Amino acid sequence: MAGIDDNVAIIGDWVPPSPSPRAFFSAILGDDISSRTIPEPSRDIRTEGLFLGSLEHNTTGNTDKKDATQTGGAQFTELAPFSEQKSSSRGGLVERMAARAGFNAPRLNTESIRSSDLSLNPEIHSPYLTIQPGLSPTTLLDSPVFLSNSLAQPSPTTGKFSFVANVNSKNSTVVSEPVDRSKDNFFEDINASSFAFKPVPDSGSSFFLGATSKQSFPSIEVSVQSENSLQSRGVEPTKVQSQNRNTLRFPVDFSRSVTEKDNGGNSVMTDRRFFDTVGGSAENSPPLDEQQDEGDQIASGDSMAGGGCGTPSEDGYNWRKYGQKQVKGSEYPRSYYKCTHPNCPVKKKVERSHEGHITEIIYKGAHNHPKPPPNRRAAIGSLNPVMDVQLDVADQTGLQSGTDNDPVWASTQKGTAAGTPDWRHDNVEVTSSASVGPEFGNAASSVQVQNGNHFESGDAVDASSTFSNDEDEDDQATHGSVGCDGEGDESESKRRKIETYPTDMGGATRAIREPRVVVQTTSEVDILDDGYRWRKYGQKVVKGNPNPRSYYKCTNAGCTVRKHVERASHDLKSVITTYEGKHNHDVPAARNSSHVNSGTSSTGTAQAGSAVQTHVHRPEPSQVHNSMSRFERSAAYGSFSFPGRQQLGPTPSFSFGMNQPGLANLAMAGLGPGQPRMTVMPVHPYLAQQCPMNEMGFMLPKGEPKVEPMSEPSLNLSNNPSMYQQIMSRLPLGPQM
DNA sequence: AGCCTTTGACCAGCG
DNA sequence: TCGCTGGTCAAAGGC
Repeated sequence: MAGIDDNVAIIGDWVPPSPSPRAFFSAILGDDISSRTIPEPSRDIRTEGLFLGSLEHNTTGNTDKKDATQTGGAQFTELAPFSEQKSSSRGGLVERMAARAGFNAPRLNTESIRSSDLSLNPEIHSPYLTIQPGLSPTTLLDSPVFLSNSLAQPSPTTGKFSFVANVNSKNSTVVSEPVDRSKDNFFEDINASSFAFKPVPDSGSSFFLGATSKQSFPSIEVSVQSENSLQSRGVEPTKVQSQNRNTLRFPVDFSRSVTEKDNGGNSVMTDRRFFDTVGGSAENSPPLDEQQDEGDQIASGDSMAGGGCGTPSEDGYNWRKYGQKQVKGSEYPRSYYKCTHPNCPVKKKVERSHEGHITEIIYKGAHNHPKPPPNRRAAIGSLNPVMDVQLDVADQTGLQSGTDNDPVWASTQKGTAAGTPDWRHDNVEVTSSASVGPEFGNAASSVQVQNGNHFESGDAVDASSTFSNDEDEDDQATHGSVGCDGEGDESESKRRKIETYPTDMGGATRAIREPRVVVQTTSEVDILDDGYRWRKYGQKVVKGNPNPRSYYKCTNAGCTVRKHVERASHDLKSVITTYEGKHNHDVPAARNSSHVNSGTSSTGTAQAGSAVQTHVHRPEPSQVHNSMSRFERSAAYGSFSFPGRQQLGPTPSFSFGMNQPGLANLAMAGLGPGQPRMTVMPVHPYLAQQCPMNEMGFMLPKGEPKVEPMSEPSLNLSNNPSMYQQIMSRLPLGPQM
């Protein structure tokens, strides 16, 4: 309810869509608006209620099951109080919200919008566009009509559509309101926050995109029944259990939902289309990050359910399946996924029926990064950290997680209304239904509450970074981590900003790459045994080298580092290892335990414990001091170590801390007399891409001062931190590193 | 070129 | 110590 105020404020932010999107919606809504621009009361309310309508539908769907066909007067009746409330609450709450969120949303005279203006002025169709659950905004985004506009204007498709503030306010409301309210408001909020196309009054219960829309989006058709069905079938918020503080659990049974729909007399085909649409859109279109943020989980499930594609990437994140198991007690096999993001420790378990329907999704961990930008919308995509911000809101409001009735959970419920867990609650395991609902509201809330500047700046990267930072902080708090991740993200955050510098990067739009370091050794060095644990995820024979190249990822959770190793074609004794990514953790304890006593012990300053190695983060321009300070501190304390193999055996090895801004965190072990020659070549990730490898397999960055290879065989780095520093001193510490 | 999935094997925790 | 179980690894092949 209070959200109305925010909506009002949001309306103020609404920019009349350009003719293109207008035409789009006009086409979509077709008769609904274009041919029915009658200033009838119900129409006005509908217009305003495009956003409220969902709430209404929820109400009907969850309470008295009012016939969805009551789109006219019934809606008006229900909406009227909102209008009144809006009027009455307008002002105070807005200011309070603005003050709390630090976001000064311009107030708007809603009277000019909600009444005749919307109906009479085709320029201003209601900003409260509600995409019914399952209607992937991505689809809209894919519309050539919307694409350009969405990039600049606040719109649901861009994630800039700030009507979400409503959700935000609702979140706040939830906080203050009795928990029992959550049951009904759960979906209410979902819908209220949802971005949906205007329902057709006389279509009964059907939300649709109209014939025109069907032409453009043949697969898009969502019925209100579908929504209601989905809502009703969902696990009630009150049933949500905080099972533990490690995972988010999302039992999903789409087949069931379909069945219920069928039983409900609703068109199974519609449901089918609903799921197919979601999945298909998600499958065919890059996730609309923020917009799908909440719904993407569902989308994922839907996608899998509908298409059985088994690619749980529709939630906006990229996952790698690393295992599948038939778990006892589970009817269906369980698949294990890891988020492929370098820094992300998130995993999820997906149980899928034989038909491909998701029966359960269990999330574990928290994403410490925004969703990867969709291929087609690299810049916009970064607006996704919606739920992270949303949790920020929760934090700001003092929400705490842990109980079923916990406001945070309620908020999370909202956030997860679409099935997306709030990753920030890394320690929360909750069970929710795979309810379907766009998360726009959340996105909006995040925008407003978190910092409108993020979006206003249009710098999605920065926004993402900021979010990541926030999340990291939160993550650290929940995990009690020492800050590696957080710092890493912070570093990355800054790095991203840095990398957008056209001078250095040759283009702000260039893809973000981790710094790359090429290392060559000339011996049978077991380069894999560099102190860290690697998981081989691929092997390939690359062009120009008959020797297969093995691809490895650091197995440490949250570690970004990847490397590929191959023998030099010209010298089988030369092992060329290319590291890419930043290293945010210590050498695994097993190895640490040994080198702690060796490499660091010689310094006499080794800290007790296994975690003596401190990787220094990439000394980004804005961070060089800190990083170097850390490095210096580490060196002084002997805290950076050389994962020496000498304790483990004669085989020399060396390792890199991949936080290496200029290899600042380089950790080298076992390189002593007679040790394999090693060449370290820091290469800017971008340059690395551009520069061909020379015959030696080194990456020769153009325009960068060539770093003399550290090939002195006499160097005994294992026990000489200063040597490490020497190496570091030779390495360029450019902004790119 | 890089990443993914598949799938049997392996590992660790627990009773 | 053994078996069970959930979770993960990793080789191979595919996209």
